[in-house]
Amino acid sequence: MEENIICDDSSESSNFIYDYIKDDISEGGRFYGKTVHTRFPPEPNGYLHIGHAKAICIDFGMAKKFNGLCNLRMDDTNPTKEDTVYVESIKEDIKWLGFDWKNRFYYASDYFEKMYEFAVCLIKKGLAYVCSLSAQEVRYNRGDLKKSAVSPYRDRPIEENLDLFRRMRDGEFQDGSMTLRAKIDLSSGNFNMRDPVLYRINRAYHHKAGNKWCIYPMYDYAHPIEDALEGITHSLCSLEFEDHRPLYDWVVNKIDCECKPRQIEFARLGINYTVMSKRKLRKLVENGIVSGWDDPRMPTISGLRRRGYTPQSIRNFCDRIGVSKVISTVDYSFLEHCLREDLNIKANRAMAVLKPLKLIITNYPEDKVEEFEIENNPNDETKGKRKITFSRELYIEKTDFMESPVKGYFRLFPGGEVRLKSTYIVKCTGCKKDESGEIIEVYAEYDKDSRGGIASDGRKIRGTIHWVDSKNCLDGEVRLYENLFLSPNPEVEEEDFINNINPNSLEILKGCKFESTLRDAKVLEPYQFMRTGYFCLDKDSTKEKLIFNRSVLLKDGFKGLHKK
RNA sequence: UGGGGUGUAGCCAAGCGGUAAGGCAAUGGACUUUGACUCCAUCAUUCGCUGGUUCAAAUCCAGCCAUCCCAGCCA
Repeated sequence: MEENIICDDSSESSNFIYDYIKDDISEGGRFYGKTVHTRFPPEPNGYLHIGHAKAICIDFGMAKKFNGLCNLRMDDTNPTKEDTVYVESIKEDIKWLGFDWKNRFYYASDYFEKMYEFAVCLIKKGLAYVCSLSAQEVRYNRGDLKKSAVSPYRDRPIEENLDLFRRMRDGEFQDGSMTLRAKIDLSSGNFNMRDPVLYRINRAYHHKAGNKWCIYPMYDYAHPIEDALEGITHSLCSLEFEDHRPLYDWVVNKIDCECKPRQIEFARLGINYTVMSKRKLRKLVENGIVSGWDDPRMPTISGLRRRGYTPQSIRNFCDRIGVSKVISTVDYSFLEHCLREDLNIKANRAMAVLKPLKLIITNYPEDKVEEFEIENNPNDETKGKRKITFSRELYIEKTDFMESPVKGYFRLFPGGEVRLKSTYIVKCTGCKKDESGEIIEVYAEYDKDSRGGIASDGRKIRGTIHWVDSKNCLDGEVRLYENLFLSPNPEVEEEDFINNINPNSLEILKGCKFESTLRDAKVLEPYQFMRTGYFCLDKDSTKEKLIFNRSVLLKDGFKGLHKK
């Protein structure tokens, strides 16, 4: 069997789709003896987001679990919305996520000729007719919940239908003047079965097929054919297509194709404090609320990637949220958890001071410089060590000093002792303020006998803080992100969802101090800035000015202070 | 009100007639040269509601309630 997925497949969890497929390939099942074959069929009209990642994990993941195959197919049946730039971004994102469709990359548009032939067959069987009603008239005829009317063209003779349909294709009629409709059931409670449109006339340039066609198949007609032609056994899609299944089955059963795929629907992903609909995401980009589709605050794959999310963390997330038919909204904190879990293993530690405050070790010689070795990952010694310098003047975090400490505070305060990570224990002797009362310098004396951070008399030091050597550090910027929206469910808010933007969703900190080893940081390479969070270098970064994105905060067990 | 779905903890989610898994969040504690990580503990006498069947029901049956989707020549 061909191996079609590069990534791991750790999850053994089963779900209702797994159960259906298992039944289908068991003895007596509709696909007994067949290879499980799925597909991921995006329309190339936008960028992929985390909701698509869920679908990708399900489509490729199910195939993997059954040792089957998964195709990638561009569902490009509506040329007015589609573009090749999306095709490329979709492929890039899926690859980055860790999935491989091998040589099975297809376009729905490659099947247009075949679809046309099937349509001719349907007409010949008396199952489809050319309807000359306008869109408005069709809508009116289709009726409402209670009643509907018949199209006056429903009983057009087969020969006439054949002739008209050929001429539709040949471009003899205006856009919108005619459609090909399936003859099914105008009294059905399911609107999709009330003689659905199969083809419309639309003179639009197609990104792949060019100007070859002026009629295009509708999703409901095209999709089952695409699946059948590719030998798909299980066509997995989201819940809103449940009502379309009878039509899907109708098409599959009326066309002359051996493969009869089964459509199974699952609930799409919702995450709180963000939006997932393409329309809303587009609006954020077009209104300049975010910098682009890959703004680190966006739930797009490219945004998450730039933010510092790893493919593994996203796959883990998708595996763990499960698959069901319950419309649900997953807590954002769960996504964050999956990232931290992965980064805790992968990210090297580094020290960076986001909001610097000068700390002067008054009893440390002015010209002295010492070198210390620090482990890159305390939980994994195979990650090795790095060397950093220590001298008289350092930077520490503003939040690591309090002139009058709050209850439970065990960082620096006058008279208090703290350990400077991996170096010395220091005792605070005071601080200096400017005329406005703001603390500008903190003074301390170091314990000469505590090199490495261990007290020679064995006394316990509760607090350890990070620091950066002022003589040997890098300057730069850090971008902190919060939820894009203030309310938990901006998806349900319509036009005004934009008024709900969190004004603090992006905070830019300038004048940050980084340890010198960060000079070699590479874009997207993850770091844990000790005690502050996980970060990665942004693509906007330059040698002269480093720019780091905060991917996610570290958990903070201290309730006495607001985190920032 | 026609048709199709879905209701198990704050959020996901197992469960498929034998007495409510797991994860996230939260809380308490141990450990700690990251208030991180790790570890340990607590967290649904009850499964939308009401009846019924059964020795036994989240699981089967009936009725009700809530909620989502559908009337594009979008996907």
